Amino acid sequence: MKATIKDVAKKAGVSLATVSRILNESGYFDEETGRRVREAVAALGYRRNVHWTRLKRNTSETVCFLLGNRDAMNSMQMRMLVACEGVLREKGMDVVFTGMRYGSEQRSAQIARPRMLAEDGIVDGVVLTGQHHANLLGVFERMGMPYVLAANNFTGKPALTKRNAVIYDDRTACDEAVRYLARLGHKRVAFAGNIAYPWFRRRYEGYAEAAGQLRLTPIEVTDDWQVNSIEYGRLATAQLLRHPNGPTAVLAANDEVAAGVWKELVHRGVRIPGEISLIGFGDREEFSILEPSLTSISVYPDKLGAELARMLLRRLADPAAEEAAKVFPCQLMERASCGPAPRQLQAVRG
Amino acid sequence: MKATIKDVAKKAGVSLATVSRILNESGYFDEETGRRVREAVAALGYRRNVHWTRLKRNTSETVCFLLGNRDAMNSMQMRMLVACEGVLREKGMDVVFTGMRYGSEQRSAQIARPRMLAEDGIVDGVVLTGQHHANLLGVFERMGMPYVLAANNFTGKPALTKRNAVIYDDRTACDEAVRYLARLGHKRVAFAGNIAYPWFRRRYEGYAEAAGQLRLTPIEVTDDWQVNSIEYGRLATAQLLRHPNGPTAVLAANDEVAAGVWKELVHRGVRIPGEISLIGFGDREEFSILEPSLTSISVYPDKLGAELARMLLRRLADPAAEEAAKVFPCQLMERASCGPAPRQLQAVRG
DNA sequence: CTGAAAGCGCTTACAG
DNA sequence: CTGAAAGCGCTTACAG
Repeated sequence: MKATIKDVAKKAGVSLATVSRILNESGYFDEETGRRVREAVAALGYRRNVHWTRLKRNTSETVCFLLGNRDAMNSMQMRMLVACEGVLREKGMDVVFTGMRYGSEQRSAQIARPRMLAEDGIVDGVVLTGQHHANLLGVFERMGMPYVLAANNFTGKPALTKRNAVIYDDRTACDEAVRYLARLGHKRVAFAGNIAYPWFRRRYEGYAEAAGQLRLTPIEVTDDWQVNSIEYGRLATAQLLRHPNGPTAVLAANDEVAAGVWKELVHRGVRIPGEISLIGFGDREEFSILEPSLTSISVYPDKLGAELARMLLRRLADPAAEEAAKVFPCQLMERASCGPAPRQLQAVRG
Repeated sequence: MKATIKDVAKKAGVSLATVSRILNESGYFDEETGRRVREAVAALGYRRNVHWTRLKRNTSETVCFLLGNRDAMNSMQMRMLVACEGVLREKGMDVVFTGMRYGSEQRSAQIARPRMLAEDGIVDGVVLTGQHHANLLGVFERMGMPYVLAANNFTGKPALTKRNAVIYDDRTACDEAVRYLARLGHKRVAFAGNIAYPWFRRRYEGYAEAAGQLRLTPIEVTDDWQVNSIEYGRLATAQLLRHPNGPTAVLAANDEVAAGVWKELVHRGVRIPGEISLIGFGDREEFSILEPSLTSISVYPDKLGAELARMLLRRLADPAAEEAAKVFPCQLMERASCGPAPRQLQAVRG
């Protein structure tokens, strides 16, 4: 079976204590004894038992990447996971992935958690991604589990996203996207997205602010339809095109909504960007297949993921030290789906 | 700090052994003593130290989901991961995710592995997904690490995929896809995909076999161009359209190639499926945004992932018992990108 | 410089 | 039915 320190001691003809000292390079020892012990270690293929280390140090050297209330990980979350893993692996830590669903109204004590988050010691800390609610934060506070939050899709009070969190500034990014469209000559700029979601509302606010300041004609579809984002984009587009004085550009709340808008425009033979320019949000790779290529807003998931890992590492080193949230800027990725505003009023379609 | 069994014993006024027996329900004990102990446990919030259990049982109750030689997980792999996790969680096991890159020509001993796969005891077994080579299997054999292989993107000898593996029958699926196109009246059916990849070659063979038996006119683009799959699809399409007697249907080696084909066709104004029908492979969600919706071949990643987990569980229970590979059928998902073959010969475009 | 012994948190024969 | 003791794999004062 697996060699233990005892086997090494016997083989090298020394005591357990000596082997331990030599392997840990703690205290004095004879170089000759050292050589003998290391030979025995090599011969037996001995390695310190991981569980023992973890038991002693009371850590698992493992961090949980928790995807909340989502069916699948999208490429943005995937990139965050990979970036997290990269940073943590350098410190010898592993990342375990798990998904979890819960309602925002459940009392903290009643939230059913995966075992790794219910039991003590399986993971040292948690990275919260996907969609989360305030009640889960309470669970972690109470059990003394350090966590760090990717806060953009958080539904609780904004105050809770001010510490131990990473957030990208979607509001400003949408403001800037509208200014970009205005520079291209667009006067009638639409927004499409269900603002019942706080994150879509923030993007809407950025849009509305810029549109107001630039005295553009805002045209909005922000209803709370119970459909998926792609379908939302289609329905929104149908409605926008019914408008007597329709938009020449659309800012979609995310890339999926943009894909729906795109589908409907293509379906109706509306040219992009000839007749309508389109901007998405998220810059997710999945949508790189759209033709023309979609102008979108990147949130730099690699940076977010790496910072999340570093922030958690700092909390693990000193659990008391809470940290202010880090805000990351986004970046408009200009591609082919935006162009100059068409000169003359176009015929209404629909 | 955290309560230990000692604290419980003191609080309940009994010995360690008694507490242990009662908590494990092993041996006889007085019901009254049992109540006192359980009260103490509740009062102190005592829970058995996970690391101790793992040390004793010499397991980690953790399985590694290893994505080989890929930058990101696609939705197929994601679904496999989630399905794996579901099955394993029921057994109280966790899934840790990691990515890893290595060359097929490296000697087993020289492959650099993440710590969780280099050290003993961190994970109990490995699920291999993504793209893998034979040399890594050797590493796991040598260290006695049970593994299970999602074998479709394996580059080594096919014999190595005959045990402890799960594989979907892409060959037959492509054969059937061609027959489906033939039933729609297509006589000139093309295949697009780089057959330097063994998995694309298998799909090509299925295509070629059916085309031969049905006496269709095969038109193939199988060159080893060093470009990504989407670009491959575009280039292949450009070439197919240059053909004096071009295809009326295209079977793409995977959904990404199909997306490239689709892009190029749309770009050139070729109607799908009016002029050319198109079939992808993989049925990945990312491509559901294509318009018209893409007919594709589903590989049922949920089933694959669950079976992978179950197979690994069986190996963990009895490491000696190697199992024959499980072959899963695929399923053609008929959607809007295929239609009847156009009646008359169409003008050559390009 | 090295070993015997106690200890970490828990279980399990073995006495009583 | 219950407790004292040995043991898991390892480290760390404490003697020598």
